[in-house]
Amino acid sequence: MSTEKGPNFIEELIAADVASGKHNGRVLTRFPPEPNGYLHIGHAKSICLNFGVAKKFNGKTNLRFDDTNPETEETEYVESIKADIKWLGFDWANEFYTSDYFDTLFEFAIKLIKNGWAYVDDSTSEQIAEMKGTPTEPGNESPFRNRTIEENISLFEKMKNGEFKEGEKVLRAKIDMASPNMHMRDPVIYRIKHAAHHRTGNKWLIYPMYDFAHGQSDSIENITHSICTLEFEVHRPLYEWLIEKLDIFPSRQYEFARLNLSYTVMSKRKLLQLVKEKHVDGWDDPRMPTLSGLRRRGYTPASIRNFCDIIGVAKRENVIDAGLLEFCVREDLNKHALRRMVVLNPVKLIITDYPDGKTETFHAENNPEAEDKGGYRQITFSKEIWIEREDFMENPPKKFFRLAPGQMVRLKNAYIIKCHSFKKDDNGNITEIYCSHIPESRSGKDSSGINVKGTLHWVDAGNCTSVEVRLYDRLFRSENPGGANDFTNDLNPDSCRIIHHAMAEYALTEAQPVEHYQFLRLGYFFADKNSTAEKQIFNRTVTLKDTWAKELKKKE
RNA sequence: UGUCCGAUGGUGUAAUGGUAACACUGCAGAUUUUGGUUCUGCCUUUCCAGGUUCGAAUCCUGGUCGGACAACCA
Repeated sequence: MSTEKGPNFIEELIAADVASGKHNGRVLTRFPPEPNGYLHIGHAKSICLNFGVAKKFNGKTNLRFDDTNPETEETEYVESIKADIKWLGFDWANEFYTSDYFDTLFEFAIKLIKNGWAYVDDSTSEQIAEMKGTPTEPGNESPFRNRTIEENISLFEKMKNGEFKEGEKVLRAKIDMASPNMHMRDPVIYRIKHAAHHRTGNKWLIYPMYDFAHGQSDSIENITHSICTLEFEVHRPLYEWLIEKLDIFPSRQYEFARLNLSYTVMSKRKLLQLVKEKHVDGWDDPRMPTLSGLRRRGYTPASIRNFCDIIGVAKRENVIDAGLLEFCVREDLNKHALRRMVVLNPVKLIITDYPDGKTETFHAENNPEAEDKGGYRQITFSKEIWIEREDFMENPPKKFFRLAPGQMVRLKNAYIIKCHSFKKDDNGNITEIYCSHIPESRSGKDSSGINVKGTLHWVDAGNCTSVEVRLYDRLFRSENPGGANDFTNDLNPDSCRIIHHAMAEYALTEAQPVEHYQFLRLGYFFADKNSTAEKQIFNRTVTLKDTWAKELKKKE
């Protein structure tokens, strides 16, 4: 249910540009991931924004891999990124790579040198850092700053031809070492890297820096609105300086605040660490905030798009409550998930007044929210059933609307039953519960006139299947994992609980891997990628809202 | 002790000089063969101080607080 929302500030800016006839009203955005990691929910915000505004103004969006650092970038990441964007539901107009522009970028650098706006510096990176000054003190000019144009061109060509070692020389823009903006203090724009690139192989021995690649690529593609996150705000003067000096298409950069989510980490460095140190089972572990993890967990593209819509776009730092993402997926799944009954922690319940060997078949709706109830499935009922252990209490507290000696409950889609006794083993564990049933209370034909407060899910012991269920919880137990300390200290030790043998109604044996299920009263579940017909595995996407659990917590 | 950016309920986001609202959360209730869903109601908001104005969340000035920036990363 995406309620109509007013335009965000980016959309307002674009609307003004379109109205004024800028670029003849043309709108072209781009999504520029670096292929050095998997996409996460924070990228989803950017994807929805970039593709969303373009669509809104009849424009298009390019996908451009920002691959200027061959040491960290891999084709595996390119493929995963493309798959994730498609899964989210977006199509790009063109698939480009910054590396497509290496020749042009090289020419741009030559042009800068020829106009006296760039020079080759022999200083070490330490020396350059030292000469840079600090945010409060101006920097010092490099002794190599005033080489002749001819010398600079010759040196830069030699850098390109591999005549220098890595780190021996860099190309710097010649701007202003006293600028209050650190990025204007003669930024490095090309560095030597004798590394193989995932696309250009060994063709290049020098690679442009982000600042000399990103804006220029935007310009080459005639991007009208280059939307990025706040930390690039201080780069904007350089972005514009380069466009002006190079006299190329004037793309403009706009910044918005990145997404932060409570109870998770979002930086690629930290996510990579979780994978490498095996705190999780890969980038697509269902507890990861990556799009592939969320997908495996059972999140739907629609729920993520809706989430991105709801959180809005602004310039102030924000932390979104993880509960909002859960709300969004529940809202979507409630409408679409097929209902099934599964008992996670079973205890045997025997209907003592039900004939031995008798079996009845009931029809159960697949989805009460659907107009046609999503069709119906068959479930069987007999003398012995499994119910959830937590649904029975020997000495129940007030307002416990479940089973207890002398108490009545409805078995979903079946009869009302009344508990009259139970059996315990030597350790005091309940092993069997004995009930009688009200024959007139059969679901759909209830003439008993009895009203009960509680309804339990159950599974016919004689006709069920065993499945594995993985109960996922938040990966971190603190709202802001780590704070200033090591974030891995805040990992939630109970973030994955595996139930090896849950009892599921027979209909679940026909589960389709693409279907989302609601296990009644438990939550939403989705078949894991490793699930097979022989061994079905279901991941819990999210629990149902549980006001009873909340009630119990309050009493603690 | 620099430059830039920001500040609206618990969390987000609107209101674009004219009654501060929407969503989530929380609380209370109704309905319910899922303690789910749905529905109803309630709680809670303009960082501070001046100024302009008939009127300021909005404009101005000065503070305060928070964030970004000193990679041959992006």
